[in-house]
Amino acid sequence: MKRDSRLSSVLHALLHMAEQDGPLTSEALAQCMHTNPVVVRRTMGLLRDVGIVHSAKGHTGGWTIAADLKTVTLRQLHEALGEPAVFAIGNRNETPECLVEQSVNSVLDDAFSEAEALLLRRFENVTLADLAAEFARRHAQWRTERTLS
Amino acid sequence: MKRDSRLSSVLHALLHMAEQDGPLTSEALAQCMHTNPVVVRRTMGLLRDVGIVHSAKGHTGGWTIAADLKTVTLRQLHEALGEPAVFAIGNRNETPECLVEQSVNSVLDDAFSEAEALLLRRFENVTLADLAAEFARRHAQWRTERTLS
DNA sequence: CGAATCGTAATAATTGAAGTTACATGAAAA
DNA sequence: TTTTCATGTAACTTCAATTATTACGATTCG
Repeated sequence: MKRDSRLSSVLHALLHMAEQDGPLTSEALAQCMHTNPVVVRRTMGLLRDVGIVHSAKGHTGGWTIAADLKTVTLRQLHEALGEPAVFAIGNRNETPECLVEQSVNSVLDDAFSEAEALLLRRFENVTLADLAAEFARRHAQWRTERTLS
Repeated sequence: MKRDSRLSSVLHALLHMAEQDGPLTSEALAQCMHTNPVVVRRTMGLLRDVGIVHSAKGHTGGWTIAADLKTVTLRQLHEALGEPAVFAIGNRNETPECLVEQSVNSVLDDAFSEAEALLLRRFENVTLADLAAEFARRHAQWRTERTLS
């Protein structure tokens, strides 16, 4: 299966939008993410549906952040994207007749549920502001290194 | 992408093999798993490579368990299958130039690593014997329910 | 008006798992 | 020894899901 990289993508886009005042066009976002403007619109559209970003048509149009960076969590973004399946491994058949297979599913489901819950808790505790801070840290570091060399 | 259900599949197969003395053919395993004998050989072959099962050709041939159920963990099976990717979500680009994207990757990777570590620890603590016990429990339960009705 | 921009439907490309076909190899049975 | 049954494996097809592309409509600003 191909991996779903939309969460990673929208985070990248949102951080670029946060660094900039004024809207960014789908075209501009697509270029910095090495993808296609239509893909950007499709994905960002899901965030607009829940009020995280705003889009405007026409001249001077484009995408802007419509929420406080401190209040938007990765969990919310994951939900806005439709809560895509987290795992690439899973049961062969979700509703088997066979008691053996039911036992296997039950044990595996327990393990997967626990891991997914942990991941979502982590997602709840990371905001866009945290990510922006992480970027600022790396940016400062990079400037230091550049000066030293 | 399609989900990788091989771990689920081999567990199902191994438990059926444990319930039975004497070898089971790929054909028989394929039937009870609603799949194809070649797929069974391909997948079980990986377990044979690490000594968990044994295969024999010709008349009276087939697949048998070659290890103590108490010593085989889900983790070992996952490894025998080549440690397939656990997550269906991931970064768009694993080695980005862009500092923004590096920051995003770093934060997401942390979360994914933690969740994967938890899952693998869980896998370490479940043996085939545990699964067989879970099946026995369900089987007994099912017999009780059938008698009562 | 007209150029820029989003909105969206329809379709193709891509990727990786699973399924299928075909045939070689080896072992037990007749 | 010949036949039959089973695995071993390569090559290819199918399938499912994400991502990319094309095309065109709708809106807004200059």
